[in-house]
Amino acid sequence: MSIDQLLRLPSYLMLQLVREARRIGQTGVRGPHMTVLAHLAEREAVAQKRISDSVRMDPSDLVSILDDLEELGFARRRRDERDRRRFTVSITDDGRRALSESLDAARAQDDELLAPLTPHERDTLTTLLRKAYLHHADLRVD
Amino acid sequence: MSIDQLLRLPSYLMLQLVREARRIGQTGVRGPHMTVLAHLAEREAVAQKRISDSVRMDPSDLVSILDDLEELGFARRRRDERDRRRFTVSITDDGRRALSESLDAARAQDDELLAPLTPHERDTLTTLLRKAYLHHADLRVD
DNA sequence: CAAATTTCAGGCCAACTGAAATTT
DNA sequence: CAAATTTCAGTTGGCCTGAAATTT
Repeated sequence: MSIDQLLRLPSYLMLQLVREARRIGQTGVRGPHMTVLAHLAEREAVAQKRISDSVRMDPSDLVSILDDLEELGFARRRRDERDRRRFTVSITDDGRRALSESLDAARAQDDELLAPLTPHERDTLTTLLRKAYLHHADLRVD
Repeated sequence: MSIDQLLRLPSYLMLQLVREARRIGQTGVRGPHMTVLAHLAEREAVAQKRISDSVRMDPSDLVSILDDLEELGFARRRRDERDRRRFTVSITDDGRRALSESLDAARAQDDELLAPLTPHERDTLTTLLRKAYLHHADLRVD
């Protein structure tokens, strides 16, 4: 009964559910883009290094994501004149709108994904996931 | 507080935790390989199509995974003589050992990932994940 | 003949490494 | 000079499409 052992592994179950979620819905703005937008939405003129640290993304990968967001008009890069090694990134109004729509889409997607759970179970699940996640996230700058 | 909205999305939290898990440990036999082995461990001489259906993997991707498993001596392909379109796949003794080690490693990895949760919370989380996953999995052959 | 099974060629995206260019 | 920041080039693995080859 090895399959049953797989189904006792939280990481296996989470991976499968994430795959399921991907199938359910294609959010307009995809994963990392939405994450970056959400972080931009809370800060003014952030350095890229700061972003890649908080969202735990490789700085080199952030480059192309910001290229995308700029091309879509969702973010803006400006050279930091106090330290010219840096660019500071800001979200635009269009970016805020796109983020808000993405979040709506993601919530709808999660409703479908977790349809088999009662609202109370869903809350419990979210709380536990959040607790586990925050423990690891809090070990870094955020 | 857009980040807070992200942290209320189960799928977002699961994705981040899965990424965290990947960082924690490099299991000897990786993701899909372990999944396939687990399915092989429960059946004799399975057709590839059957495997790719149950583990929800593209048949074309299964090819290279089985190539790997054969090269490692963990699985064997034989032409099905009753229907020569098919190959039947079987797990080897070495494959069973590798699977068992992988499961151990995965459990250790999950212990670390979910260290911030109490044993009871961990059980609750697993049960809820399992319930959500099975609902989607049961919609197909398994 | 059409349908099923396996395979191959090629695409995209996410994650990573290593190194360049610029500035402090 | 060394270190920090951004960028570029290239690799890998997971997921997908489309089409080939073989067999039913």
